[in-house]
Amino acid sequence: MRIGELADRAGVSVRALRYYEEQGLLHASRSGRGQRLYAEPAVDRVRLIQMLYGAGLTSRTIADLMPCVDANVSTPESRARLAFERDRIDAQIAELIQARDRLDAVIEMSTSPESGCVVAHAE
Amino acid sequence: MRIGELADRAGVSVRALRYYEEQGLLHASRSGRGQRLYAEPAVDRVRLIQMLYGAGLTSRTIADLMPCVDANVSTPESRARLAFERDRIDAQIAELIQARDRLDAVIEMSTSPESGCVVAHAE
DNA sequence: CTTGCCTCTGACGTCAACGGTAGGTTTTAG
DNA sequence: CTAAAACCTACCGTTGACGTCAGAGGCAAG
Repeated sequence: MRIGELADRAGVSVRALRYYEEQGLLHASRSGRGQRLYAEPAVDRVRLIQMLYGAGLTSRTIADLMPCVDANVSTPESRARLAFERDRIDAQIAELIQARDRLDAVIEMSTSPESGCVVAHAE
Repeated sequence: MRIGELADRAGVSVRALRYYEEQGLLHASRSGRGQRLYAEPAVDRVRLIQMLYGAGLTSRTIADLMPCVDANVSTPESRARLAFERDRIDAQIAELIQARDRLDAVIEMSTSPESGCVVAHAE
């Protein structure tokens, strides 16, 4: 399939796909006249890339991890990198839960005027 | 205290504090000759700001929510805004959990050799 | 009083993940 | 065959949260 169809099916822009290629995240074969051609698995690959971006990984980090995902090539370094990023995501989840609880406390306070205004200076 | 001490105690840069003031997130009184002066609660306030930035809120959003946190002012709009941001954070947590599970699956694959995974050796 | 660190106000630089445009080629529909 | 739609490369623009630098003034110590 060509780039427009992949963009539609994966739910990203054409521009984003060319950017992914530029960053070394997504390879494309070329037609005789230079147009990018993708196979089926590219759809899932783009969705994975999007998921990792959503988790806060950078292009560089994703590029580092892709060989491991791709070929199941596993070095001690790549496994460590994967584990490191997983832990980073865990930490980020913990931070988000803390922030959410903090917001919940503010909401609680703002809906029950009886409780004192402790939240503003808590922690 | 002056800006340098607050920066140290809250763990942010002096530049960041001036930026927070510019965005209306953090007020400072001024000494006779124009230097910013902060009271104790500013330390916690900066940490709260950092937490909300970490949760993906923008300066504009934080600025909108601050009156609610500060003065316990509660309007239907502010409560709706708080709830909206809380829900956004919940959704973000769900996405992160999904991404983490996906990474875990990759890790699982790369560490179990019988699943057709090629283990590379360091060169 | 002067040395040296701290602070001030602009104002430009950065970085990431694209968006948008220009100017030209290729593919497809009628 | 032709016109529209899709594609190409190359490059500048955007946004947010600061970093960094310049040039000038403030403050405790020796």
